[in-house]
Amino acid sequence: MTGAAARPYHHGNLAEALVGAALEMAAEGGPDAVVLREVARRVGVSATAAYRHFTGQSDLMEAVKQAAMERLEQHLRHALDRSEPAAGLVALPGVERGSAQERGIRRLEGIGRAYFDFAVSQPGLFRCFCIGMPVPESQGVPVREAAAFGVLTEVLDELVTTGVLTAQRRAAGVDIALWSAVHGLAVLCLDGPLAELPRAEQYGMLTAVTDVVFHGLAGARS
Amino acid sequence: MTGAAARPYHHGNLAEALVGAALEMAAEGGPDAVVLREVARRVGVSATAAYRHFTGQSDLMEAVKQAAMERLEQHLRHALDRSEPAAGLVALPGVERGSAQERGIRRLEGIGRAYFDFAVSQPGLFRCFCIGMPVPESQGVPVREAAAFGVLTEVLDELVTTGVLTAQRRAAGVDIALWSAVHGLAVLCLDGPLAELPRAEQYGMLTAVTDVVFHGLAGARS
DNA sequence: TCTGCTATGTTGACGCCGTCAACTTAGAGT
DNA sequence: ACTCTAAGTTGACGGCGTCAACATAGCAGA
Repeated sequence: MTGAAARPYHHGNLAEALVGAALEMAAEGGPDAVVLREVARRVGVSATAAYRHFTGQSDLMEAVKQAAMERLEQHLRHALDRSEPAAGLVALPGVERGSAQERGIRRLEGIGRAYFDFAVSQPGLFRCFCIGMPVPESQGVPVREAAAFGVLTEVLDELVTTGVLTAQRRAAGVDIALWSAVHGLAVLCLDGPLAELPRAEQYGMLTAVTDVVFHGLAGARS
Repeated sequence: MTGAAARPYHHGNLAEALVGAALEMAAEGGPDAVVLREVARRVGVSATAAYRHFTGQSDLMEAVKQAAMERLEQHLRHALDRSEPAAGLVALPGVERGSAQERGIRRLEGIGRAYFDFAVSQPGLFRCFCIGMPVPESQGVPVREAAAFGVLTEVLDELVTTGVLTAQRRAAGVDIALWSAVHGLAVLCLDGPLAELPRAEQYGMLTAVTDVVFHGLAGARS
């Protein structure tokens, strides 16, 4: 191995191609649709070829999960860049309009909305890193460092810098509260009691939820 | 059929036995562990016998989901009955100790905790009604009427009666905000970034989350 | 340049899965 | 007693994940 992983022996980055096809299938039909044999078929390769790059289908699935997570992160970062979402949002107590503080809060809200967007527009991918019995051999990668979580962390740290959030509260699980609420709503809207609600009303629920959480964020002592 | 579904022809309520075995397997290994052939094997019956009672494995799965949901409801109701959980909880603004109002809020908190309890103590069952690509033929039963949701509804209505919550806010999606937050946390703790956290710290997160939501509940206008 | 090694990919087989069609059996109703 | 049908069985099909054995291609050292 001379270090050139770009175009190996026969196919040309089979591993990447497999993950690509698998990702496509996951997007179409969720994690259960990632069928090793079919993935190989799409790439134009025999089923067992995959075993040269992955230990098995669960290993391939792990790579898909990872890739889906990266897509999510991209989506969040992109949303963050073209931030400053339109008005019509909740007015927050003690935060003056147009301030850096308000901007930070808007960014936080934007990230929540983007997370939700991803879930409803890419349900197949969303379901990939959502639930699933713990795979014994996947212990190596603690998902705690999940990339998408990093985005949330950054925005929250920003809020601490601009003084919207006390460092104390920041450390007390605000991130988790936020993520929990938005993630939970997403799940409820995909397969739960809210699945059959029209899209617009689902987004209404989203603002209701973030409304509650934001006010709780500002108001809760502890 | 004279109306006695109690002990039919050969086996004696095969359908029930199948769901029972399937539920057991789901509890052990999550929804993916519900393998029709194995279920039949455990009940001591040929695989295709199941087809006299269910249209297929997805239909059986639906029944398992339903049963798991009922377990959850039982769990919640039981927790509600022996309510009044110990103190040490968040003090709420404008609610005097020992009042009916406080009791109602404690019940609400208890229900959230019970929901979380169920998720972490029965992860296999929890995952059953959690996520999964929508099954086309399952349209008949809108999950909106999910039994477990009813329990939450009751407690919230109670809060409106005792005046803790305005009817207006009640209608604005409080239920969803609550369920979202607790459900989201549960998912995060089962497979997400919090999966490897010690149990005690996970419960700490739970109080952090309910803390935020409860204060948001009290404080949010709209 | 030739030789051979190893990474890469293929073939064929195994056992398990969900499902179907065809057959058998056992109770209920006349 | 006869029949009819619900309930359960057998055997088969194709698809799945995976394994062992085989084939090949490109690089390394002679």
